[in-house]
Amino acid sequence: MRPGNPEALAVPYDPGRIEAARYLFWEQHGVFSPKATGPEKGTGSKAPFVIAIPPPNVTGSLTMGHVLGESVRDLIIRWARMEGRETLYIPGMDHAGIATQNMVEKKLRAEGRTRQDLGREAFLKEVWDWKEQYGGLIFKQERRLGTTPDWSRERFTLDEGYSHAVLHVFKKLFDEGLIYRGRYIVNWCPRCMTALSDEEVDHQESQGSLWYIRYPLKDSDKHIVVATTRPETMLGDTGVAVSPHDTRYAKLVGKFAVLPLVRREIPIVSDDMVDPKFGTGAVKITPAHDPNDFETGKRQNLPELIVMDEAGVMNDNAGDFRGLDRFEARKRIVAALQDAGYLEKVEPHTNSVGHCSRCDTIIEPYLSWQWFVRMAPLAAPAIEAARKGKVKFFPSRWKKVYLHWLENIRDWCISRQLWWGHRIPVWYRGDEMVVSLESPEGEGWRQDEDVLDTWFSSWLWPFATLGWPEATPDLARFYPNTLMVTGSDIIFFWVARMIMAGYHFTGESPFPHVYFTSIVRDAQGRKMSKSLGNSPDPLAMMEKYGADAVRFAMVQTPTGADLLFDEKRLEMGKFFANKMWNASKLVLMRLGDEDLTTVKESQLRLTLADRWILSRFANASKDVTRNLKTYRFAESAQALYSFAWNEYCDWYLEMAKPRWALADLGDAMTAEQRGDLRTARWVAWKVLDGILRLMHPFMPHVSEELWQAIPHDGDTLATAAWPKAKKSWLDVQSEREVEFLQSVVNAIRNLRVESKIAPGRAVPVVVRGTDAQLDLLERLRSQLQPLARIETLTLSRDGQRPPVAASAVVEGAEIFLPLDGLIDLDEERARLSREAEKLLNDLEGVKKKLRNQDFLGKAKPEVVEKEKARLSQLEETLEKLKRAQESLSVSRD
RNA sequence: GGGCGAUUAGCUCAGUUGGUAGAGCACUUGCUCGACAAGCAAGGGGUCACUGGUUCAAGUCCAGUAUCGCCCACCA
Repeated sequence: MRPGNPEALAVPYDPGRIEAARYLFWEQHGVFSPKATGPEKGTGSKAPFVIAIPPPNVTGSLTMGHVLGESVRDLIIRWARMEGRETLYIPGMDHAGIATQNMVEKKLRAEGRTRQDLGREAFLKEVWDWKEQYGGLIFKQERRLGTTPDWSRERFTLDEGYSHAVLHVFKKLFDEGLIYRGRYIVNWCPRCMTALSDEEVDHQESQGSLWYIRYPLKDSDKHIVVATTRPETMLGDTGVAVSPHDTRYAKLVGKFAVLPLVRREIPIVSDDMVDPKFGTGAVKITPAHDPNDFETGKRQNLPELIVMDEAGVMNDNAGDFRGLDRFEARKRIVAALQDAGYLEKVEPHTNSVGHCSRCDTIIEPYLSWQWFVRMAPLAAPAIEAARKGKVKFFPSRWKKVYLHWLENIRDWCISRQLWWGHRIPVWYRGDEMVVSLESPEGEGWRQDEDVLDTWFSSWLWPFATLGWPEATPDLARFYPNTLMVTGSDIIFFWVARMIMAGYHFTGESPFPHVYFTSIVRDAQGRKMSKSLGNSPDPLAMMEKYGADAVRFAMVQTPTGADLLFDEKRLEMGKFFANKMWNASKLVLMRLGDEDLTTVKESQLRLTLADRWILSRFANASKDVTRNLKTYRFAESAQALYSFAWNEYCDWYLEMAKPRWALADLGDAMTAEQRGDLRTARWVAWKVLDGILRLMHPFMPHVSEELWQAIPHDGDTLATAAWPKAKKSWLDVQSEREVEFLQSVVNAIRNLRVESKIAPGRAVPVVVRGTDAQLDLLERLRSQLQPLARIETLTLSRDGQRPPVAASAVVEGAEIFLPLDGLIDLDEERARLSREAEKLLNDLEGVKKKLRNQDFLGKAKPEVVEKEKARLSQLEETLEKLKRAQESLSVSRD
């Protein structure tokens, strides 16, 4: 046992002062790395507990969103550690292909250079340098939060071993026929100049136009009118389609139209893709610039004519419009059509337009050679896993979202026209193509220029971080992980794909549970974004309130909805920490120098107050733990907070003070008094110790600091045992009795204030009640008096009611403050009337219920009993209030 | 066009099996009584969005409406 250290708490609570030092302290004690304590694998309560961080972008810096996720992950990891589990929190970063490349290119641009100037190799060196210099800033910031990842196991999606896993997976899927190369329309960002997956496109509603354009018919003075939202692509039209069921156009099928402006003849075809009710029922077909048209073109054997380059600039096929940006081209083409009389009309039209999720540029459907993963076979086991509950989501409604996506999954475009990333392990020589992790033997092989989608590496995260595909000890011990905590915004990007990869490559789900955190928004409900500047700086928040306060506030988020961040929330945690700081200081001052760890419970002289707080503590620790188990963090924190503050601090510490004061007697203490003192010390210490343990996962720094200051066993609270609710401490009787005491004290306090008695003035109190009540109050006399500032407490079974007194009724017991001359009789009468009126209201409600035969017959018996008891309680109270009123009237006369 | 979520005190949010509405902040009043003014004590404040249904009983279950938000969808 280590003695307490009162000096440590002599100064006011200052989070900034203690937090940094505590982090180093934990590192010195090696609490971050897993310690083998139980079986190697399995899901038992002693199996290793493993969480992998959702790897932040190497370019990233800490946002409130990260803070939320990290607070939750570390909360659970710390709790599991205290439960005696071997814990591993795996840190790491994502190379974040597009985001990082954009950032470095931006820096180059500022220096007047481009990546093309440098060439691939030199550019990559720039990025690596940049990564060395600025990358990982987020982890420097994160340490401030006090999280406990095992830094020695930090991984990067582009490190050597991880890269090997990625390329290995590419080859394996290729060999299995699940990866293929094809020429299709993909989502293309003309600014990033790369293909994107469907998930990397954000659709936004926008107010556009629907242009109706006349296409003259060949050898005729008639025309067919097509409607389009994208007139600039008409230069690439290679057909016009109508519905086979549309009689209006039936005789035109097989004929030709002449494309305005370029005078190219294109066939009119019939195709089921056309909805006769939309627009004019005739659709221009641009196979190279629209995914629908691409399919139609294939069916109808129409040529694919590309009129735009990869930067969204019109190319040679665009004739006079060559060299124009796509939007400028749109304006010019519309104007030209209008001038030549081809434009019939323009209607306003809202449609949703795809934007690059990285740079917000409007996506261009672009025909190109790309690599794809065939997803349906991978999705099947992931679907089954969720259906059978092998993967559970919290909140559970995400299951539906997940299943809907997987059941309608489309192939995944994984090639990116970038340099920063895993280069596709495919080699070409003439018509030959080899998929290989090594450069093939012989001359003239050229490697595919593209790299893989970043998510094609992160979907392996739960096992590739542990050394897969090698059969490493870590993999054997820590896979599958125990829990995934992440934002619901990446459920498709990442979570679903990890589960698919888990099943395909390891034969099992990478984790049994997924907990989705809220999305953090600003007070007006807007998403946090750099451009809006509405994201609070987490470091500034931690500076101002302390990391503990930030953690405490962030984990108490709604689990269903988004979190509207309000800085005010942070105060609660800071105030709570401060409260516990001062409470600990008080307890520590009164503990004396006795070694409390050797005290046996059987030697104690437990009073009612002691039994009560121990019982309440047992209940509280049960609540805190149960709510952690079900990921109800707000409830868990709340249970801790209200127990510690409203029960331990507000009541127990006050009730213990009289016994602590026995210490002043010194040698004059009797043996019994000595026992009372020791008991009051032990209980206060024991419960405080328990509170600090429960507090630790939420507020690690301050709890550790306080725990170190009070007498304790062991090196660090971080590895101290989690409190178990002791059955022997549960004591319903004591809880009921103290509740009565509290009601009496509250009633007296209320009377004091209502009667405008000076706070410092002690008052006489008379209580009339049952033997049991009076007996109880007699036992609690020494605690009751200071709590309610009582001068003399008279307990009387049949005694006279004081003639002039303020009075209240608590559970049938009458409480009087006999203050002749001090209280205003009129006020007191008015107060009693108001009180009685309230009761009468309640009484009516109860009576009505009890007159209802259906209620008496159908409600559960215990509910009926409760109502009946309440009725008599109310009647009795009312009766006594009336008597009090009467006696006041009498005394006046 | 589908799906999901939200709607409870002035603000941010709890409210686990249906059974007398809660917290923090804000507000009112009073407190330098040796832990704590980042505090203590006592208070005020809610027709639980609306309508209907189930039930003895609905913030809680069901249906619909409204408003806000999110996600998905090949809406020329």
